[in-house]
Amino acid sequence: MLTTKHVRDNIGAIRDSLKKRKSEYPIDELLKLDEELRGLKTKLQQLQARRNRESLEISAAKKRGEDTSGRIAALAGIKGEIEDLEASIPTYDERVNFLLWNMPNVLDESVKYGRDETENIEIRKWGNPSGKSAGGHVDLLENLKLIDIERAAKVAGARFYFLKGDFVLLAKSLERFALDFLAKRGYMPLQPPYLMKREHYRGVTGLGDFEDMLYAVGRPKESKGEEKDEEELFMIATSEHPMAALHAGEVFSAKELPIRYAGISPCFRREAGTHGKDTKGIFRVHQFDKVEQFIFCRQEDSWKMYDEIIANEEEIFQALGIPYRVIEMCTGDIGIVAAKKVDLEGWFPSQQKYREVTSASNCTDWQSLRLDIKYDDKGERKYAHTLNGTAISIERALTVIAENYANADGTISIPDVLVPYMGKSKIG
RNA sequence: GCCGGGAUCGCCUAGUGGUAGGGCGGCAGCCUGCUAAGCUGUUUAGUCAGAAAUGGCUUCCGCGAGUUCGAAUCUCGCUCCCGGCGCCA
Repeated sequence: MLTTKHVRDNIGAIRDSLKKRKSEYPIDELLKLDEELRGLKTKLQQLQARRNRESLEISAAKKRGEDTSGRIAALAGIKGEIEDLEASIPTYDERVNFLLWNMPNVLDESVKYGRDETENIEIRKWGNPSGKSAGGHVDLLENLKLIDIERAAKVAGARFYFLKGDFVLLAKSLERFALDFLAKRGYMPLQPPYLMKREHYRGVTGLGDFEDMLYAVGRPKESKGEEKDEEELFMIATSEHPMAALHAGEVFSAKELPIRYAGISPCFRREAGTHGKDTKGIFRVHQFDKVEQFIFCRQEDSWKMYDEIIANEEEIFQALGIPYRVIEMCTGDIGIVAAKKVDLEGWFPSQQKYREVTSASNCTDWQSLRLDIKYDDKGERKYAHTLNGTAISIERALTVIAENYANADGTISIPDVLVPYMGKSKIG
């Protein structure tokens, strides 16, 4: 479990990382409250020790048939002191825990400082971006009757879509291609629950995401009288989240690791704070499908796994024949969970720009500390490292494929690797 | 949804108000010439002291309250699992 001991043991690295982020996280408040809290707990424990010792003496005396009423009365006083102390502890505990759970991860040393996404760093490019400025995916797809945005808006509101006809088959072909690709590399296909409890959700992502990213659902509990709380569940924003929680509270043996999963699920996102961005088409939507890589591994292996996940992402886009570049996130765009993060950006001819199509993160022990995911390494309990990375974000991949494979006659060719799944080489 | 049974260390299990015990597995060590066995220790988390080895104390029997000098054990609420009935794509 995540405790302040972890913070005290790593305080140097934590301070350096917060400084680099220019974070306003109140680390000094946390340390001060923690010290006071530990003082109270020490006092409590001393009282408990006395209570336990004297209770035992009472037990022994009773067995000898002695009168113990005097001693029992004396212990009642200690009981009151213990109760008072116990009552004062939760106030501290609550604040300390709030701060702990929302403490940003320690960044990898290689992460560069930057204010926001404009200061991310390009580290690689692949393919030959097309110079031709084809129409955007919206016109292209609507002309072929492959998507229907207007009626989706009627039915569900903005940022929803109907996929139609061959485009549905292309979406399913992409999913199956990605699953097969990962299965060959030892990733177990996994279809998770699409709804998740708060107690696990708060261990996989930062607090801000609850408001900005997640849809919550609830239903009234059966109540016999007065109003009762609603049962609260969150719709998953990515299968990364239930996959991370999958092994919460478990202890692996070191031999079992790494464990690789290929999650497949719809993803639901509120996209709060993105008003006006990418409002057309299916590039940024409230619901999309995604095949996601997730790895639990030993601490010393996580950077090797990080490279593996990124290599998988690149190979998938190379197989699809989509030009891309790899962008390393700067401190201003990385968020609190990851220690290091990259995005793959695919080439969109209509915008003459690279746009995000996948992402990969090494979360080190941020999630496993909060979800209590450990492994036994020669008798020593260690926190596993977790990593996640997109294999294919379906709707975004559909847009970038449509634009790059659009023909002059308005049809769309199918990338060679998908033809066996589609059963045809052209749409339209 | 209803009725019944259950949840104890990584796994299995004993324990009906008075120091949570045993087995298996894991780890460390010892012993032994035979592919393995035996023996000893250790195997929830935290905290205090110490340079450290280590030692003290607290905590842990699904979760949360309550009763009690003292709760795995008694009471109430909740979660999940198993069996049966009902409902159901």
